[in-house]
Amino acid sequence: MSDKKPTINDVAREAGVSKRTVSRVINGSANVGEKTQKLIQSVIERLDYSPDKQARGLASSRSYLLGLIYDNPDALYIDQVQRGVLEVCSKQGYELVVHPCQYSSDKLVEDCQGFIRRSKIDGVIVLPPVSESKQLAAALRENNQCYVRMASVDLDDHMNIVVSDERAAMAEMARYLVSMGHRDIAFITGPLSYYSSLERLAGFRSTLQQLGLALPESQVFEGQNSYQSGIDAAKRILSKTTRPTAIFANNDEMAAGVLKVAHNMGINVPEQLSVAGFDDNLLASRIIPSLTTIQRPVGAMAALAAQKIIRAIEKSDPVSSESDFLVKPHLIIRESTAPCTKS
Amino acid sequence: MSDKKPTINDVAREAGVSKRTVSRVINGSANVGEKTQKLIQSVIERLDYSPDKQARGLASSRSYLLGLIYDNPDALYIDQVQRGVLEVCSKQGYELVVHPCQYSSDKLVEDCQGFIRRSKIDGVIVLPPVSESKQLAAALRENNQCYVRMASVDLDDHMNIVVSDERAAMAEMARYLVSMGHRDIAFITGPLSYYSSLERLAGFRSTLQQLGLALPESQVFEGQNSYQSGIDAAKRILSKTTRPTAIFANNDEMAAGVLKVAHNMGINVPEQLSVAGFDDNLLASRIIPSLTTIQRPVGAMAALAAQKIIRAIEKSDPVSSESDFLVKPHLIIRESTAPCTKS
DNA sequence: TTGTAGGCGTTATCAG
DNA sequence: CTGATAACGCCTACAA
Repeated sequence: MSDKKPTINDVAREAGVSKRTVSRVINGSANVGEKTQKLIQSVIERLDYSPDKQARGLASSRSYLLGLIYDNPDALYIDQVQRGVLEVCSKQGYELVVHPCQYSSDKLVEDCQGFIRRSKIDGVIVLPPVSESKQLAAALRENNQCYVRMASVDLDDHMNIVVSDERAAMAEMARYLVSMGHRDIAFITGPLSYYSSLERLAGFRSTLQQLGLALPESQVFEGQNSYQSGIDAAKRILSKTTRPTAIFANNDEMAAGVLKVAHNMGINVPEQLSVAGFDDNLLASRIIPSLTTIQRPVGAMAALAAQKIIRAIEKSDPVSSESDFLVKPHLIIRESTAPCTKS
Repeated sequence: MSDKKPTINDVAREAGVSKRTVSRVINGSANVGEKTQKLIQSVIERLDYSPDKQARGLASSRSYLLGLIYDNPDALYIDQVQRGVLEVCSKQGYELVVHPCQYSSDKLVEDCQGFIRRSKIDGVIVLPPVSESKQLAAALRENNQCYVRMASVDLDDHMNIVVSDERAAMAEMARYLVSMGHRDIAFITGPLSYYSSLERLAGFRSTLQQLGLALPESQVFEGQNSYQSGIDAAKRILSKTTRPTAIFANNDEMAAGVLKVAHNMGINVPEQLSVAGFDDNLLASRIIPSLTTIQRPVGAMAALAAQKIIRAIEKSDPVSSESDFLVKPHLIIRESTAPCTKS
């Protein structure tokens, strides 16, 4: 093919101008004559020139690298995020560097900072639950690093966050279950140290109250968002003398655990018990019966986050409008829920 | 904290030597006096100095970036790979850049080359099915780029590949099903244009033959590795007048489809029909009944691939021993298979 | 509107 | 064994 990658010098020589002028064209500076502009543009095309990111970065102290920080067991979620981010960032000349980490580690902040520093990452997108860390956010801000958090609660400047309105989604879930006639509903939460868990619970409970119903504490069970914890909670719930007619679980993994326990106990879903989850992960549509759940527009959220971060990095429009930080999840009704048949 | 990141100059000045000598120490060159060595080492520690990757890259034309190229719908697989790779590469100072692509696109090669070129990726790990592309491999080799393919068939120099012995795994699967008394087994393959599909089929069939049994063409159905294609195949298989007593599906997604169809037709698994899959993805353990399947040591494979690639990049030991390119998957027995009850 | 010169932090060449 | 000095490819004051 070619001998070597062409440099800015090759372009300059070929076009009969100086590096500086070529540089101006590359970076879209206004102060270039129409003709020279066109000329250089054509030479660039002909030589198939593209600026060297490393050299560029060394000079301007940027890397054209975006980081993705997460500690999330849901691989499907991560995958959707990665694709969403890449869709936006690769077009803009950025690459995506992944960085799984440990949310509960006391070296979290240090670890993430190291990651950013070592590779001069231009900006990071932080996924839940890491995105809920106050310490990390504070450190990022303090060190003047660009970041966008993806979260379920509005806990930062709208410039630095993209949130899915899970309160609203849970309101929808509550209305749906009630409309199916369910009055006696058990709720398996995620870890109560997560904002997302509290938010979902609050959204559900307040809607129930609006409908003149209640979600007593005795019907709330804390889970850990894991399959096993779903099983544990389900056992406790279903072994009570009066069973609820419906169970909501904070994620699909736990809902799958509920289904398993119900199956083992010979309880038919959805005839005798309705079950709903949250996430719409791979499981949800494959499991039998398929799961009624909440789907978040994960890819869209990620793409939005990528846009915000690039905007921030390039400071072209530091003020992002308020309108583009909130996305709406929605209810997906499948086979695991049905009208309440209890007298 | 600090004012700015210390540079090699700071270290040199502080230690009273020249940049060059510091550079030697950093890169572990032998030609440095014992004392100067120690001295510089200590200064580096004290200043918490670490070399700037961009500058380093610019000078040595390396980026300390590893690429991950894939077009695989199984997010769990991707996630395991990423973690496996990172475990190795982050310790060695490399970061991981992800690059999903389209295997069937006619611009695949171009796209991947562009990715590598644009960011001066030092080496790439290619996942199936992209890893099966002859064109891509040829282009990579021709352009002298470091790469390691992860695959199920030994189709490259052992330096450039890590393969999981799926033929052996399928032999195990065949022996297991036969040992359970199954003689009439249906086989849903993956796309027959994939080596992996052919390999699994061949491993299964040849073992059956060794056991004096056969897998007639009439029992082989081509699927697309998707849930829907599993459903389609299962419908064809289960609507025949004489049903097989067991069905193997080329992956768990399709096996889930089989389970779904069986459920809808009122066929009990595993009492009336045994079902097995391949992958051990998230579904396998969650679905009811949980799935007998094959688990590959994906993380280990990925880690191995990372090691090989770094070794190749740093050319410290260009010849990797033959022994470390093969990994062994193994059978996981769960609830979806049982002894054959047919007369 | 365009060009000159110096710098970003390393590595590499070649003397001493 | 060590040290000036020139790349590496691009950006950016500062001039012209």
